[in-house]
Amino acid sequence: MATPPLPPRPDALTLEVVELIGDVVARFHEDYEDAAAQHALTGAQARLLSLLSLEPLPMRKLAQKLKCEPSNVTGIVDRLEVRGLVERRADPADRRVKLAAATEEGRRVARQLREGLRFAREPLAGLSEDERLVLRDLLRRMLAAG
Amino acid sequence: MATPPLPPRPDALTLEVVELIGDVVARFHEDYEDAAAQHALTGAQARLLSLLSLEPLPMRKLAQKLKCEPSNVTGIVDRLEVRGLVERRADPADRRVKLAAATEEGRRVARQLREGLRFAREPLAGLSEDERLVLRDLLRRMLAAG
DNA sequence: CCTGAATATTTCAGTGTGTCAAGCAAACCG
DNA sequence: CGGTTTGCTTGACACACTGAAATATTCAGG
Repeated sequence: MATPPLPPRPDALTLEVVELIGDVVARFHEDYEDAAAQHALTGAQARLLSLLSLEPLPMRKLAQKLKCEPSNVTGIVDRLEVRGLVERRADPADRRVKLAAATEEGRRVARQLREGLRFAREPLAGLSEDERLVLRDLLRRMLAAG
Repeated sequence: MATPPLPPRPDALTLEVVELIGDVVARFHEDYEDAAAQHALTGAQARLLSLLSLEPLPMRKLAQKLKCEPSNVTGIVDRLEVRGLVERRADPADRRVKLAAATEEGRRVARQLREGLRFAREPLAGLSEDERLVLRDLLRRMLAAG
């Protein structure tokens, strides 16, 4: 029950930045859902497919990466499998494990999805190369700190 | 059918920044859901309540801000109303309209939610005041551009 | 070995989010 | 007025998600 590491009160500037990040998050989300919808996928399906486009993963690992319960992954993979974008393989090393892997078609869709993200084009186009470098470093430091 | 304004191919730096923003989005989302869960709210309920903590809004306007169908808002407001965080008022100017408004308790929860967002403390704490100012301006420009 | 605990997945029931179509009431307009 | 439009709700449906229970496999001791 001991109060966690004594949380500092966020100042006005921090709250303003948080608000702006909230707006960016909303915008990113919207664009991501749109990109997914163009391939008749839901956001969750698109995220899972993107993960699998890099390498096959056991269901358990997928659940960890997506931060949800394994039982939830079952359903999402089911729907992608019906559409031929993902397949289940047996793991030769451990017969309990099922490896989910993107099919050829699945990888193709994942690439289109990545490239079709509107967010990658419009909002960042307003920034110069130098500014994007600064932004990159600030974001990196933020993620490293948290 | 005319191809939209000729989309520029995102360069490597842009894609890297997009990737980083994706990570920030995931982190923000997670923290937001956690903060909501601490008050036994879902993310959607927390977002709607936050909107109403500023001013009462007609259901129609809520749907626009949340970018979803009005019929969906009905259910979310229903659940918040049962818990006494939100109430429906009649609009004296137009009897078709129902104004959703946060109750005293609802505004209290919304404030706690805003202040309890872990994201506001940890990742931004790693940045100096000057850096947060730079970040603020870059985010503003991005949002204005898109 | 064999038994019991741990692990990986699935199934099922239940809640919330979201869409779409249909319905109702009030407002608007020619 | 009478017809259309607008604001909200309802009902049916799909998906995302959780938690508990069932199954199969692996693993660790005795």
